[in-house]
Amino acid sequence: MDLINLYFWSMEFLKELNSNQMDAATHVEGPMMVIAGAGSGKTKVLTSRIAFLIEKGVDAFQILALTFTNKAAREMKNRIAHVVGDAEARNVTMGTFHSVFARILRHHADKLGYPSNFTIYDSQDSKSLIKTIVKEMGLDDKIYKPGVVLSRISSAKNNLISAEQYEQNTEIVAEDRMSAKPQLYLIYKQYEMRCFKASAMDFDDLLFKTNLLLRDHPDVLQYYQHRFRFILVDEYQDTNYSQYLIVKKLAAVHENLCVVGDDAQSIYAFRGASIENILNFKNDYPDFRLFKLEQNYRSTKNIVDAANSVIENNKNQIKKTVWTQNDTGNKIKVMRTLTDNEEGRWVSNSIHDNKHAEEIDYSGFAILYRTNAQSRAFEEALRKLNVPYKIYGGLSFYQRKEIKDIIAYFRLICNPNDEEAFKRVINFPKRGIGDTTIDTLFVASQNYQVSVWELIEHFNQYPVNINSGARTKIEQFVMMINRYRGQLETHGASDIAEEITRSSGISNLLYQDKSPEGVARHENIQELLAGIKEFSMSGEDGELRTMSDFLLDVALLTDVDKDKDQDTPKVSLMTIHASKGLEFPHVYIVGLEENLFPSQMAIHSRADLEEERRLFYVALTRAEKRCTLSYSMCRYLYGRPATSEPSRFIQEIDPTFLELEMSTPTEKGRSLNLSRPIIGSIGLSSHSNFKPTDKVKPLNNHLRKNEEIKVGHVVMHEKFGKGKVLSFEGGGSDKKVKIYFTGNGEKTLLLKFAKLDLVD
DNA sequence: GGAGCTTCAATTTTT
DNA sequence: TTGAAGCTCC
Repeated sequence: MDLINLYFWSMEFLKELNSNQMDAATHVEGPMMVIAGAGSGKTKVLTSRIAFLIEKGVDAFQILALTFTNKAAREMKNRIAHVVGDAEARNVTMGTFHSVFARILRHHADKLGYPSNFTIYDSQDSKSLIKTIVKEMGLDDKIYKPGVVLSRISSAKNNLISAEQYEQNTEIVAEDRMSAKPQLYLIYKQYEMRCFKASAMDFDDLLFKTNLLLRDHPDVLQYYQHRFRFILVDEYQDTNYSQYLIVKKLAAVHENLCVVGDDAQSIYAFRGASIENILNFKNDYPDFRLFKLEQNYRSTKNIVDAANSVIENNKNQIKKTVWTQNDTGNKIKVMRTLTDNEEGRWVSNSIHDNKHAEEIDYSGFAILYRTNAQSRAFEEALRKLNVPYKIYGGLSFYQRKEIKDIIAYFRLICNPNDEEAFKRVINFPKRGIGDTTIDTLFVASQNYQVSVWELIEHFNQYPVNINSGARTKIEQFVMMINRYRGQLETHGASDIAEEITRSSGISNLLYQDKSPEGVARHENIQELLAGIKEFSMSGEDGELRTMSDFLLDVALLTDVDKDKDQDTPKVSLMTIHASKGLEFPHVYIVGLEENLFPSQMAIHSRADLEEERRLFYVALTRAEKRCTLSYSMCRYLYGRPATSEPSRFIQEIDPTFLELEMSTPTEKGRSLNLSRPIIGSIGLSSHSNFKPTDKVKPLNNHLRKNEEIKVGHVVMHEKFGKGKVLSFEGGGSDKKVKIYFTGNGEKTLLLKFAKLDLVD
């Protein structure tokens, strides 16, 4: 025992672990599960364990670590590199399920009848294809909405139900008939066929087809079973059946499987993730070792206890007690505002104030919301205060039209069968090949049972009724693409990218557009080209990486993973989903209103509601020092104002951890009687004098807010009305402000007494 | 074939 | 409010 201890202690990195973490990190052989509460050092354990294995002599090539995001993978790799060195760390196979298996699929694509440079369709491509199919089948696209159809197909694939099995599954078909979509199985079939014909896989295929590969090719399965002697899975609660089965198969020989997760943080059930994977672990591996990490190192006592009090409301959960030794800290502040815009201003002001009061930089703040659409009010308010911010998610860089257009060229030259890429570029930039012509081409390609590319590349073999003008233009297009294709062998990705941008006319097109958007688009393209350059030179041993390497990377990259421009500290704005795994000293959880959070879609079933609650739990546990909740009584929806009620989740927090504040002028400074139910005191009952159309911006602390007022701002004064700020005089407590009031003329006011409100 | 206009629907989360 | 889709006119 002493010897073993001595051995462990020779590894510096293990000294940072507490005894539970240590036990988990140094457990070597056999299946194990780590149930890790929020902020309990889960990543630390995972990385320590990998480092430990390597230090102990396990070949890094034999370790497979699967994460949920690219960012998590990168972070872990860095941490491991820190301990065992860069060279060794690089040999660990580490990445998201999608990226790791996309690479493996590329290796063995021929076994599935795919070329190795198959395209990965993103959800936009998938939806676009479904739309085409629905149209071709003459179905009503109001009933067969692409998004709905796709999610149906997606969940089938995640449960390993092929198009044929789907058709034969009476239960599923009955469901579709009930929802007035009896033809769905046909769409699925056709969708599969079209993807295959286009040499394309969608996101779910990457996992689905990996399962097929491992199922139908024992040699491949065996190879990877022996190759990956140690398998680690992060965020196990978010894995779906398809992922579960891949892991189970790969781990079947050595059973050195380590899964780490927290059922309380499962927030992707809507996408097919099943907590059952955690609950069933003991059935698959009866002799598994269970480790529980319950000590939270991240948050204050108040935050941990508040989060615990919320999650207790869920019936379906694994019992555990998350606790902390950290300070009690501040109570969780709850803020009510009248409108969503006011919510934005209040939160922004609060961030601004706290930043100066606590002397921490803006990167210590995060605003978390349920839906991306909520970001606008905060963006506007932050911009007004000159507070730097960064929005994560939303429309990512790679989803911008101009970027997708260029990437479509790359895709098409790597894989000319890629139908979706073809549709994007055949007439972009405009080259006079219109919709009528394109439709004709697609119909013909269906008739001849060939891809559109095959059809137009060998026009003389497939008679098509197209006028000679269009025909010439198409032939020119084919020649151009083929010219690029010829360069694939001889040129690096970055050279080709530049050539395409220039000679296709895209660069010129955007360059001529001098509008701010046009300039931004042009800059985006430049950034993309720079990115490709960097990418193509980042290969190992100085080897140039190819265009299709780049495409694989890009297809699986999301904005959350992209961390550039870190020089200026910025407030982070993101959805709660995107915030998972992150932590911030100050967290603002906003829009805590019924029908928004919990979402309207989720309030009808217990399972959905519990997922929303877990989502709230995730949000709360992102906070280290301070957590602030806010909700608004009126919010613009579809451009119209609508009233809203405070979220039930606020009530679910034990009120001893809460501090309530509201910004309504009538109730300013009023402290809440906590002995009364919260809804009774801040909810709709006190809401009688509220008019949804009120566009006022009441502020309860003018002394503080006045600091935000700048020259040029339009302000509202109680007595003098609306006015424009002309200048400031003096400083400190005697600071004066000169304002021109409409109707009342110029006035000089002592700032500390003036009750001024900013007006939009 | 394409530009510009009107109409209409849509907002949950993402690899 | 925004964006896509459909329609009209050149």
